[in-house]
Amino acid sequence: MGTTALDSSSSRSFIESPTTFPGIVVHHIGLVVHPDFHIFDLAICSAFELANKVLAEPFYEIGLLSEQGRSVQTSAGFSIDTAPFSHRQFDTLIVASCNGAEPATPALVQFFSETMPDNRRIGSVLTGAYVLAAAGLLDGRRATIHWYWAAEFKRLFPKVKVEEDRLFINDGNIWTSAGMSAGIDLSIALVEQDLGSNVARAVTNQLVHRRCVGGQSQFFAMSEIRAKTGRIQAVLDYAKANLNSELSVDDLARIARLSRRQFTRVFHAETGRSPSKAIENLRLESARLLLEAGNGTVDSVAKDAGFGDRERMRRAFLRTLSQPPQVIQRAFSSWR
DNA sequence: ACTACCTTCCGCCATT
DNA sequence: CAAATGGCGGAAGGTA
Repeated sequence: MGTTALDSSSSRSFIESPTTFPGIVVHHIGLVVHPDFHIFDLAICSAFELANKVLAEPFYEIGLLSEQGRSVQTSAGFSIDTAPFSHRQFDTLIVASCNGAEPATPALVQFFSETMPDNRRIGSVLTGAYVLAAAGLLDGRRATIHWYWAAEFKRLFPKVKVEEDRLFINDGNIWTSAGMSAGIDLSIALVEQDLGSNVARAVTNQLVHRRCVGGQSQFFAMSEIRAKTGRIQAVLDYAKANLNSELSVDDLARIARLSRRQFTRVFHAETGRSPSKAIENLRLESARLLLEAGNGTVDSVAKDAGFGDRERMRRAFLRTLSQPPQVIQRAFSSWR
């Protein structure tokens, strides 16, 4: 496979001379990066690369773009070659995120507001959403972003319907994703839209396999959240140790020795989400790990993770991950 | 799909 | 006075 994100010579060539192969139309994917962009975002290229492998055809071509079109420094310190913005048509443009503050430079914003009609799809990873929002592309649309930036994002862009508990959201031809690893889920969803669920599943299997070998959790870092004060941390610790019990807001408030009102207020301030959403995320994380480990049936996992019954767990999975539990179970059982 | 019921969230304001 | 806290109640959303 000659076309990877790191291969700048090929990304340059596809921009200058569109490629065609007999019988297929090549889909050009542009990953828009900026100085100090988060290097993990390069991983989303893998979904497209693996889709090509599954098809045994160069269905996607991937290129890195930037404002200067030169070498751009990554969050990891080293630099990587990119091509300059161009107004040729892309199938899909995706804005990378960066470490912290918003990456929305005037040139980037202008590029997106001008090229918007030319692209079939536009996406963002994490804080890349700032660029789309600043270009007005998200006005009136549903979008997601990591909870850490959600409050500021909502204040800056009140017209955007932010749903912060989703891994990724698709509204029309705009796709936003909530975290770095959620960018991978996003890219798999894009592949699924183009090539169907069979190809997407094959891609997922390979990605998941690699990630497990690398020892990374592919999940939401809810279980890693540290509250700022002891009493909220105590609640998180208690919840993690007692996921299979009720855990109503009143229960949790009692553990924190606060009134229900003050508890929800402080909890939200320290963790960025409401108590019931946080509990749901912990349960999802736990359920997903159990399913991945092949540790029981969907029924028993639902019980162990505290969902009560499998129907409730299924709804929670669909709400937050856009996938039913069975998909995860199947994806992992195929190579176990 | 519809409904009746329940829980949670959160702005507002009073109290400590 | 400022900051933390608690109660109320409507809206939203989840459950059965």
